Amino acid sequence: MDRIGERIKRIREHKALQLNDLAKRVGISPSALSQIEKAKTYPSIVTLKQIAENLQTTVGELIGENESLFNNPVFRKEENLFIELNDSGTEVFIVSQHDLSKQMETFMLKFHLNSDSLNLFTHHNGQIFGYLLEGELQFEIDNKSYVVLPGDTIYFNSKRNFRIQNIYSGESKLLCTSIASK
Amino acid sequence: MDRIGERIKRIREHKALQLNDLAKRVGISPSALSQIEKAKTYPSIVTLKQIAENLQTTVGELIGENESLFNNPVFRKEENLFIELNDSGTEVFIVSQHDLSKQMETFMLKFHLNSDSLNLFTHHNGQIFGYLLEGELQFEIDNKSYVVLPGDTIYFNSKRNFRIQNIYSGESKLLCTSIASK
DNA sequence: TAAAATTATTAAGTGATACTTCATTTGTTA
DNA sequence: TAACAAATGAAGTATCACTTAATAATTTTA
Repeated sequence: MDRIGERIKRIREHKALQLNDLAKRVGISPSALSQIEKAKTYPSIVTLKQIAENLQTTVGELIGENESLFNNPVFRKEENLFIELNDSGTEVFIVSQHDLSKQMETFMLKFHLNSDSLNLFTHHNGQIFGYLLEGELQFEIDNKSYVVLPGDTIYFNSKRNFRIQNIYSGESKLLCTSIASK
Repeated sequence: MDRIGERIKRIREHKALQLNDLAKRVGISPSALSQIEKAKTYPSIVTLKQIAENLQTTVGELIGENESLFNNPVFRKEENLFIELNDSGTEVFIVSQHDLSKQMETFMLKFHLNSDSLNLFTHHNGQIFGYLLEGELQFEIDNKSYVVLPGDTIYFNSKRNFRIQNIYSGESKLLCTSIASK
């Protein structure tokens, strides 16, 4: 968090942008930008967004959220990254960084009580493997129905028509790995 | 940007967390959090970071930077996402979202003047294809040297020892696609 | 090398606004 | 209906992001 300014300066200089120019584009005084780069103050969120856009990067990058992306092979349970909240109340968590070195994508699906997911994975073309950690799920794939219990696994093509219902009296957790196909 | 509060509330409620609880954990008054959720104010960056951590998500997510991740097939040139600034001054840009539906990862490498990249891709195990858009690069792969000119392509295994030097009197741009191997 | 010009930093002050306090409302349960 | 819990609103405060203006550092020009 205290290295925001450092990153801004590094990228700005690498782009051969002067402090004045960037400040003008962002809409603050050069002095203000200098203070931000020197970590005398934090920018407001609005300002930080402007800076990110003008440096063709993201707020997340400037804050340092992707820092470990290329370094850390270990990904702690507590670091699980919430990325999506589906319409039907399904949460998607990344359980290991989807960095350039990973062939498979790994994520955790949390189905809340009475969750009924119709449109999960419609964007995905490939294969998915799931291992049920908690709860009880009913899969409907091509009009056949399968009840999956903790410890069970399921392996299917993501392009098939399917539906997942949480038929457990609580939360169900499905650990998934996926690979896209040609 | 004006939907930060909305996202916070949505995730908080889905986690069955009360406003009071979250506020306490974050270290602000319930009222303050309410105002943030109702978009009466923006949180400070420090507060937003706290909120993100307590909701097991990221600032980027709350700001909505990943919004189009699963939706948009088109990725504009202007949207190119700066993700890394290598030690040797090589910039890495994402040129299409690395979302769950993409089998290949695509990125742009920008080599600045006199850039000499020794450790690029050491993290990557798989294959890389490159098409040189601008400039002139010298690849050294397994002690053999190849000069690549605009329009040329290069295809190699990422685990090999190699080195890329920008031997052009300006910036060189290499468009890359990659796939990880088993 | 000095002088000029450009760029970056610092100091001091101000204004916006993130946050607090406290009262009010809304919702829930008995 | 009361009684409680949870969320929201109003008003005021204090922090701190930002401005202005002067200074310092760096680069350019002659």
